[in-house]
Amino acid sequence: MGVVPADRQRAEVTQGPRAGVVATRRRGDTLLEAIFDAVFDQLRTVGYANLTMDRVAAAAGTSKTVLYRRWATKEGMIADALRHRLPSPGDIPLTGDLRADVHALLRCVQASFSATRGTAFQLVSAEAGCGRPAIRQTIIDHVVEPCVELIGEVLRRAAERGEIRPEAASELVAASGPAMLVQYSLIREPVVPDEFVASVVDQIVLPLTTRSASAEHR
Amino acid sequence: MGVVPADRQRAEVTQGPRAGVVATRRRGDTLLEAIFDAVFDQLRTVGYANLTMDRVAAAAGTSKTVLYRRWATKEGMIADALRHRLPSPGDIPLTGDLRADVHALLRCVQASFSATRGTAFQLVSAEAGCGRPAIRQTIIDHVVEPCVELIGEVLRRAAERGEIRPEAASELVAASGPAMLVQYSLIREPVVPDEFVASVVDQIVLPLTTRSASAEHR
DNA sequence: TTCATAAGATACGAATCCGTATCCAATTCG
DNA sequence: CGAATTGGATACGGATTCGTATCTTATGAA
Repeated sequence: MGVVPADRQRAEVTQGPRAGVVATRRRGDTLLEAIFDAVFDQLRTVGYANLTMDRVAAAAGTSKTVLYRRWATKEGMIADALRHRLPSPGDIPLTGDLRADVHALLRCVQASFSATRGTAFQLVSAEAGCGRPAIRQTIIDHVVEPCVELIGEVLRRAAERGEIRPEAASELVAASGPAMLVQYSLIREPVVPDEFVASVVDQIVLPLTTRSASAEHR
Repeated sequence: MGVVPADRQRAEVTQGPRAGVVATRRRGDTLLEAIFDAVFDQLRTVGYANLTMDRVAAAAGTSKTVLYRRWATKEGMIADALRHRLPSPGDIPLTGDLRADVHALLRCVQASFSATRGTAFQLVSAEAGCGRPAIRQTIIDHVVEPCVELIGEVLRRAAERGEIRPEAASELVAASGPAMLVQYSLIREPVVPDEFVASVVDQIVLPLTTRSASAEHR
């Protein structure tokens, strides 16, 4: 369990009147970034179960005092790290092109994996038994449900335009893309490759929107 | 964190020559079942991160010595509990009826949730950073991959019979059903309802076997 | 330059957990 | 019935983590 302090991150060459002097301390956002980096690094290397305030402090090259000044609990700190790093589905520009929009939203789900070093869905069930699952809610509220809802909206508009069958504008179909990515991230590799995202769009989500070729299975 | 010892489980009325005498100790499989019950109960109530040998022993109404006689680690104990409780996809009789077989296999995935009190996929990422992820491999090897493979097999046979388009006999399509159930278990409720399984079969997997993305979306 | 603020270092007591050792005794089987 | 096996109880030392307190000092702004 090698904890590598981020010594190199602390020696910054400053600008301004004391230009050239190597700063020894970080402040504000710079420090926050280092702490969040350490959080995801620890999640990646030791997992949620073994992540401790002690270890995050060491990995960030700071002291526990600094962490406790900001957060009362490990869970609060992780939830903040997630809020800071997770992409915002609502920021995705939607164009009205069904394939492009579905693809863009799935890439947002994909981005939630890479932004958190592949640990996002590792954390969804981490807080079992916890009365207020802040981490779990952050992930679900911030990424999963908005993406499923936005995909649903994209499907509804496509149905209104007559591009897809009306029944395809369902929550099940909207959830199918994210479901494939979640499973891939959990079972295969934490970070989902671009090609997989594209094939989920083309071989799962879009086919579900087209009309039935036959009813022979019933 | 109320740990309720299973006192009631220990007073068994014995059969045989000492019939009627209330036994105070459990042995063999009876004891194992109690331990495994305690494991899943603890996973459900405090999560993997907070599950300890001390607590499992207390919840099972036994001593740590009994646990350490059988398992060197918490992970080994959990992996054994899973092997004992998880369903075996290979045991599912396949009939050649596409819908029935896909449904049966998805119900097997569903059973893995209920058999473990909804904790199966909570554990998939529990061992991040661990060199030999016994728990994760148990779940993936025991349920997920066999089910995806068997669904793939069912699809291939259906394609051979000319019931579905050949391109639908793909791993992506085979994985879509389990993906929907995994996501539901993680995001919604740990245990998947029957109706959801049925709608995944009818509204996701089966439609994927007959449809493809049409050219108009490009 | 001065001062307020926040970073960083360190120490500390309490609690928990782990893994082991030892012992007693319930249970089962020959 | 007696012996072997296994269940259960308990104690213990060591390690780790938590959360807090205290102090020094680097940093940035006025």
